[in-house]
Amino acid sequence: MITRMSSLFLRTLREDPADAEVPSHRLLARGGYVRRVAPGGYSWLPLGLRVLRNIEQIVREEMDATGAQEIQFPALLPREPYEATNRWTEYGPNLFRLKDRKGADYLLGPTHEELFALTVKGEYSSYKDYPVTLYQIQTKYRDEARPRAGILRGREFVMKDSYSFDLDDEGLAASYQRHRDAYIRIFDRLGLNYVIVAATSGAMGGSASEEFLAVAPTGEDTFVRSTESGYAANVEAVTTPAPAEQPVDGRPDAQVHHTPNTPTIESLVDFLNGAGLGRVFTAADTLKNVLLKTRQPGEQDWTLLAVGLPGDREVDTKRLEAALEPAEVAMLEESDFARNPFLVKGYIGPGALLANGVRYLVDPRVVRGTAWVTGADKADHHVVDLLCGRDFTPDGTIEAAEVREGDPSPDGAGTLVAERGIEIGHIFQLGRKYADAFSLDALGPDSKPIRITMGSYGIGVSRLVAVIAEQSHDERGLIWPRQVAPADVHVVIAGKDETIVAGAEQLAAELDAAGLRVLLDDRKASPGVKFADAELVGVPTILVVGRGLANGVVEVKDRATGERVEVAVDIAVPHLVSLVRG
RNA sequence: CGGGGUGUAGCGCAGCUUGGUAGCGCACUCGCUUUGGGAGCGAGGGGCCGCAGGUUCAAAUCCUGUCACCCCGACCA
Repeated sequence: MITRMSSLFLRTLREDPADAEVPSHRLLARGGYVRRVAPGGYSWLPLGLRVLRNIEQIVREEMDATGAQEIQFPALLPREPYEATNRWTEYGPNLFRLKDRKGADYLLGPTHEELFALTVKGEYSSYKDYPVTLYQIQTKYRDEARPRAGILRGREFVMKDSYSFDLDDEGLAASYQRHRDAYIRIFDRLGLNYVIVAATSGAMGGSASEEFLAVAPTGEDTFVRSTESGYAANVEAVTTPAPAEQPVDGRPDAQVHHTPNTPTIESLVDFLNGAGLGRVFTAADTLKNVLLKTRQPGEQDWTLLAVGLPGDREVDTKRLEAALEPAEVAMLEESDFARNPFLVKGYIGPGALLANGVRYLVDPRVVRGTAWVTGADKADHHVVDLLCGRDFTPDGTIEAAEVREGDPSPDGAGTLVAERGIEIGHIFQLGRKYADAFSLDALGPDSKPIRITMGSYGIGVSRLVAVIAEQSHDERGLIWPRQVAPADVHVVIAGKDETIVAGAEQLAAELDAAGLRVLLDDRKASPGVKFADAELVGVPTILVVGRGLANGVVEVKDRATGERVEVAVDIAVPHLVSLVRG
């Protein structure tokens, strides 16, 4: 196919749109791929739609290859199925809700577990029908609190979501693995730099879940990876290796010290080091006890919870909440302290907590035999050499402390470094939550019902357009991988001379005949404009037909490397075909 | 939801302090010249200055209110 730029619906912008910050947003807007219509809503112009469709096609091919079958649901959905799973309310403000003229409730689908489960229930009833996997590539709607970064986080986006239906856990595990393998093939074909990280299993509890994160400094998700092994994980999922336990016998007794004017960990450490105790203390020797309250879903009352962690670490709210999910977590207010006078603010120690029945969870670094400086439950007093396992025994451990670069990797190899990523895929062993909600059963060989178990697997298809742009661009513009590029060859007519125009037209026709997709810049613009636009648009191979034609040569330029080679006109077509097919 | 910022031509911006004819660059139209790195000259078209009140002889500009959008954070695939 030949696409003529003289008639292509395309206008490139010389300047960045004022609202575009991240590279993908800037370049996709400047290159005429997308246009903003509303916060978090973008139009796909011809070039952008081609890239989107190319990505869709790769996803579709690999999904089909796993045996999954494509279907499509409406985006506009009735309330009832979501009422049955409680998600009409549970999904919260992120759900787009609307009413029809009769006042009936509808929603715009944010994800489609309910519909898939109901559809399978409607069609299948025998164990002989299973397993089955269905998927769709469809527009999803989420009323994001803050859409941002162009099409990286929109309120309307294209997602591939698939769902596996199996008779037993082994089947689910196999379906999960099939998806995992397919996702690896998809993201490899797209040429992405990505990692697979362990995700927190969340409210579903215990089921396997992994995220595919494209590595990009503009990413919203922080993950850590080991400097030496292949270990990578979401910050929420990082486990802290526990140090070896130490003997308790023969250790110095705990001693209470008067420590005036030591409201912070820093001032406490300074005070201790000036107190002539014969050794040097650091913040890591102190045990900071943070008071929280938690509330289980559906309950009215809050329960106190104390978290003890080394004084040199802050609480990481995300990790804390992930560790306590599905319970709500909140900091204590003044009134809570007033109600519990045994809590001496700033001097809380394990003693008062345990004596008053407050659940006390500690960082995994707090193991038997470790000695700590901590609050003495009395204003202006701290206790030194409080020994875990001798002087206090916590109720358990919790992953609530911040993870820092340089921390040891949980797999024992190397240390951790933090990086940013963009979530491009998520695979999840859902289990029976939705099957239970709709009584999705198959009749087994013994005529007894078997409750179906499900997996759900998503890929952010439209987001991938932006992710590829994030990972593949330079200061001049986009650089598409061949597999998704809007064309195979961008032919620039550099000159108005009739023989040049005719020669370029001829080459374009031959390339088209050879089965390549050609973008032909036949506009009456100056060569400089055309070169700049070609680099902005980012087709991987640029063919310049210009003054060299008089000597029988044209110029083939590689967009990614900038390398230019002169090629004889008569072998230009086979040369380009081998480049593109190669 | 907290913090910061911005609304003036399709896009990017100045003008606002100190009220008085709405401007610049890009893009667009026409003519001539130009054609290997975002051309030159000339002539044009395009505006509810976010919206609503108020002050004033007079408001893009001052006052009040309101709406929208963007960025950072919180939250969220």
